[in-house]
Amino acid sequence: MNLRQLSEVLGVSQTTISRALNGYPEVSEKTRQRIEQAARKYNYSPNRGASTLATGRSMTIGHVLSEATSHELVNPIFGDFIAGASEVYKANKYDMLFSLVKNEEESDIYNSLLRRGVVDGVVLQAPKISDERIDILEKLGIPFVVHGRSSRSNANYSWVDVNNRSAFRRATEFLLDLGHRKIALINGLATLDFAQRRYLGYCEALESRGVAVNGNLVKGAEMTEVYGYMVAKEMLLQKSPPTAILTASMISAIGVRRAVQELGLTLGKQVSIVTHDDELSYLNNGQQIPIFTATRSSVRKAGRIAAQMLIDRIENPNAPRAEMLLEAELVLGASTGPVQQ
Amino acid sequence: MNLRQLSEVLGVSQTTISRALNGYPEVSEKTRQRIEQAARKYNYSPNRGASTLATGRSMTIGHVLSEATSHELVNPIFGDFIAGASEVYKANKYDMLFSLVKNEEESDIYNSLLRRGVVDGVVLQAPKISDERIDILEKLGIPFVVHGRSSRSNANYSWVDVNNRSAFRRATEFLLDLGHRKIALINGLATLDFAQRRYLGYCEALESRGVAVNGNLVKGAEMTEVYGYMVAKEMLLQKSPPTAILTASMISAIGVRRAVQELGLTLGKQVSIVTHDDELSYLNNGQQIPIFTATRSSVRKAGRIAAQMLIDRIENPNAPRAEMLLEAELVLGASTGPVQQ
DNA sequence: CTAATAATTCAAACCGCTTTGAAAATGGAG
DNA sequence: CTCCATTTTCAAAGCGGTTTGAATTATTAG
Repeated sequence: MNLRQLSEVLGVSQTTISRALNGYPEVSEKTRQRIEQAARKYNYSPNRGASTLATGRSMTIGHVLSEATSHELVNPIFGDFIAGASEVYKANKYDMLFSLVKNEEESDIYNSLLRRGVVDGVVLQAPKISDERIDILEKLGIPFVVHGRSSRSNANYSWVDVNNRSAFRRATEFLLDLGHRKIALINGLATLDFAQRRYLGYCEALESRGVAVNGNLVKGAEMTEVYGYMVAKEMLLQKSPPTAILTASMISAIGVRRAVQELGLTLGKQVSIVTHDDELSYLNNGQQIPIFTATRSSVRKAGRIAAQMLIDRIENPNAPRAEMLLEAELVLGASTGPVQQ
Repeated sequence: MNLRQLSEVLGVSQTTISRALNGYPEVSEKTRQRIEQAARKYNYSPNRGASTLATGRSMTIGHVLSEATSHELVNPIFGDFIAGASEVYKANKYDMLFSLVKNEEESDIYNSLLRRGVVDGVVLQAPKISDERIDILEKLGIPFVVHGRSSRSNANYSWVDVNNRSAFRRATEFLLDLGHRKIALINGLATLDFAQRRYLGYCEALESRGVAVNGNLVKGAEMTEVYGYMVAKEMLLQKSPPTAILTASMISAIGVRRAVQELGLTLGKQVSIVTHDDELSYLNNGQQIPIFTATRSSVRKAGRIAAQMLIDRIENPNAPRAEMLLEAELVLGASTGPVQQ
């Protein structure tokens, strides 16, 4: 059933139907009722291609996820972020388009999505400290929102981010308060902006207490279980091992835990762990007492906020850019304790 | 730059350009070269809405993920499955549309996607033992492929699935060979088809050795870390605890491991674990020696296969339906050992 | 009851591409 | 050189909506 057929059935012009369905005021309430009823009855919905063509709006938002060409890694927080965004899109009648690209194709994909009129806007994830994608999007003039920030970019973009720096400063201070002095940081990839901010927060806390940053205790790489395990094991076998470890995600924290236990050590005793917890739905951080002491911030919530920001931007292009800095909570769990003598 | 403008610049009709770019034979090679060059130069790509309208094909494939209304859970294997599918879509110039829906909205969404001409086909994930979605899709006449199967459906659909039954039969037999008799199964949600098949494989193995299935040692629920932990702990504290545990995913296996260690037991000694391993990119099962003995099958590969099947179906609607049963490997890891006296 | 105004409805243009059926250009044979 | 067959190119008709400007109908005022 298309618009013409429906108009014939109803004996009403296509214009009137379109207006009735899209909520324009030029249609009497009575007529609108009749039309909406008929649309339901005959199972009519406007064809997407046609309305995209007519309005110039695709009612679709693009999420581009890049994976390093060498190791095919899917960002573990991706699913939950997407889920949050998706809720908002649905409520606003947008669809979500997803592209997975190799790093080297990233610049093309935005251009292509925009040029073909496939999306009305784009969400950028996992920005690097200096990220050319932001400049590309800025230049293309496509509405976009960044999940995270890019420290070296001076473009004027909208973003949602967790206050990674203060979260990791607080976490580090917390460990210092417990008497720890050899605190390791097992971070995300060093090129990523959030990893850098966490590192800064970590350094700030240490320095404010006069503890020197030890390069042997700082590592950054992809946030996988195995990586967490390997790095932790290596560090714990050093001649002067850390008594506490900060981790960038629950996934790597689980790897760290494995290393700790394999060495016959106990969490919260010989080794304390504080992790960042994105509140992934399949990795709930325990019940009453969290497994890990953690800096916590829901990535799903971030997804919702990013989506809403982007929609606002699309529908109101002249509005000033928006920023949202989410503070992470520091929740106490079973993985930390005072340093052992 | 649109088609008309490009045709004016080139002094060639729009028809010729369209044909040249879409690889029709009615254009001389020389003209085609010239046109392709100009398209690149002027940064022209055909508008998606327009070509969708003209061809009736959206060149988009839908993935619908449903989450239980009560607990907002994102399937942890989702990301990697999608990543696999995405590779194939890209190679075939399809885009991927993603919808997250509440269970009760599931039937509507397919209807809506199809009616509006938003997608050309759909991939169905995590089918239940008896799944109305399959019947809905069948009735709608939209091309679709199922990741998994639905035992009670007699619809004639295409699918890719892991041989869950034989995988879990082999895993159980392996544990029996090691002398285990009290073998627990911590399964996925009992309504899901794959969980049922795994259960059947488990029962077959036990019964073939004359071991009775003990209802206290079989549980099914969402595959989260916490759930794995809780169930394992409860079972291990029973008066007659299991000496081996089969788990539905790495995520729950990690929870089980936590329970085992918290009780002061050792993996591969007092308790053995065999898990199913989807080869999630962020949860690699260790290096040289896998952490867990596992039935292994890449969900990313399944994504690739499902995507290719669907594209074949879309482009060749009369082709017979396709089926693909992937055999899981049984890989030996560090989490299993002979039963202790 | 008529004229002026407001509220509805309509016909037609347009969005940008694909594709058909016809026309023009090219090449080969006689 | 002409005629016919083959290539190549073209103009125009959709595809299914939205939106503009005009026409119609209903309402109110005088």
